[in-house]
Amino acid sequence: MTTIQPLPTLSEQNYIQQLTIDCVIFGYRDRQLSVLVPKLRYKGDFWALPSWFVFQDEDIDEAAQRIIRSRTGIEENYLEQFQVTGKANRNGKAFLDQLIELNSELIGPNATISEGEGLREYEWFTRRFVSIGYYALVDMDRAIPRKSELDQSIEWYDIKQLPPMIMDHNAIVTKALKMLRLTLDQELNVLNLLPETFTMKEVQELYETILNKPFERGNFQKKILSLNGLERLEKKYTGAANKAPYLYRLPKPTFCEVS
Amino acid sequence: MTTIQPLPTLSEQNYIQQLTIDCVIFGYRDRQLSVLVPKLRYKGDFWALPSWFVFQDEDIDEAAQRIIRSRTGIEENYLEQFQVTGKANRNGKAFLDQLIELNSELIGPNATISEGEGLREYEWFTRRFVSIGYYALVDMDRAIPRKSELDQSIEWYDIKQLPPMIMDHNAIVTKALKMLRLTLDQELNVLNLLPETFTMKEVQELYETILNKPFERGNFQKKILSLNGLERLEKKYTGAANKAPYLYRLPKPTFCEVS
DNA sequence: GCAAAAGTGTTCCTTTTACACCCATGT
DNA sequence: ACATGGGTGTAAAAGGAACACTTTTGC
Repeated sequence: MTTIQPLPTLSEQNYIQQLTIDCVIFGYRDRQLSVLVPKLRYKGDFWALPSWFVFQDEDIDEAAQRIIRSRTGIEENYLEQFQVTGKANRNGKAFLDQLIELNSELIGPNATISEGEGLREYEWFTRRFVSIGYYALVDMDRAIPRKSELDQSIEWYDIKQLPPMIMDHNAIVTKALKMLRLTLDQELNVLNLLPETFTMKEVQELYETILNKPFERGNFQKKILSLNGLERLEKKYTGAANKAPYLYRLPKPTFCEVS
Repeated sequence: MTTIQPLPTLSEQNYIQQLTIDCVIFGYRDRQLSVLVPKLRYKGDFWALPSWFVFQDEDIDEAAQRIIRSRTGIEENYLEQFQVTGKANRNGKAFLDQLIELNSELIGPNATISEGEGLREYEWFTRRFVSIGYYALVDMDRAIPRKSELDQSIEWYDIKQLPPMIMDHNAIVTKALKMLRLTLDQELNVLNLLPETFTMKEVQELYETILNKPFERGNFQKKILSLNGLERLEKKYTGAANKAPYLYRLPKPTFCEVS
């Protein structure tokens, strides 16, 4: 069993204070939309969205990219900024107090939190935070979930069965899903959730999963193709006793736009 | 002629640092969409969107409401958060250096900026800023433009003839207009730009102005009424030699939603 | 009555939906 | 050949655009 290490030093102020980036990392496989959620390694069941501060010399888009990269191992991810929450009473105090109460070894002679640098960090963490929400669409086959040093585990959770997360993180996921749905009609960005090549059937299943409603096969194919956003490749021979479907791919990977 | 006063003391840190709210206040009259833009009272032509910091105990929506209230005199405004810009190199240094160069009286024995408290404020203002953009839709008849103590003037400018503003403020207006256009199809929120009661023709002219394209009269009326968001009142007799149009109004004023 | 503008109705066309048909594939 | 599933075509339905008709108002 590993010993619990102190929290990283934050009060150095190489970060923008009171501003966090919270990331909803979406993945998809077999008609199931998932979110990558780490569980903190402290006692008590604390789940929290991948989240961190923004370096002073870093664009906010870059910061989101960095956070998502560190958890998935994927260098460049498709991501989208979707909301800012900034209620005055939005802080990590309730969560941190509960964490400390359940983890008494954090207090005492080798305390991280009770004195000196630790106190300053406690103050840093319990101030009111403004949070910029980003969601990412990643290929679950390429993503290799990585724990941070604060995590006990990190796992894909079906979006319909998410664990209870700290603060307002469950609500953030709900809003992210809502915004993802809003953009589905016009853009093919959502295909970043699929492997590089895919069949039209897989696209349809993805859409049906996200919007939670069925589509008519023929019409769906025509609608997607009419967007002229897909490249048709060779056929995919699966060995099944039926006509082989074409494979498609997005011509170029699309990443976060600078607005 | 008034003497130039020192900038308000900001370094007290009763505000969230490095985070600003920038507001695009839209007004409308006679087929013209306008934005309320103050001009700073320093030498040199500096225009800047109404903008300020967020108090530590204040929701970001409230902060936007406060900024817009202080410039329009209207207590509750319809507003919408539309983007966050957070490039690492986004700061007010270029602007502030230019302002100081043109306003030498700010430097010297009674300097605001060159020493003591002033230096700290200079540092405060020239750090990198993350900006949350809000746009407001106000009734130009009710709004009474109010200068802040930093302003020489504040005026409505036709959105097609905006003055050059500091930093990226012109780009922020462009994005605000883009987002406003996106929401037009589904919602009637844009009617907050009109007086409390209005005719269908005025609604149509408003839509045509914002989207910069004509609509067919009959179809437009049917489309707007089909949204079931308007209350039909008595007729409006103008004295003109034609049928009197109905007056309409939004049933309840709608303000910024808490998301 | 007449001109002007508002409210509503009618027709036509485009888009969407539902369904059918044919084709490829492996047993 | 046949069952299975993919690609495309076609007809019906719905929605939107263009236009016409009628009503109201003041001169």
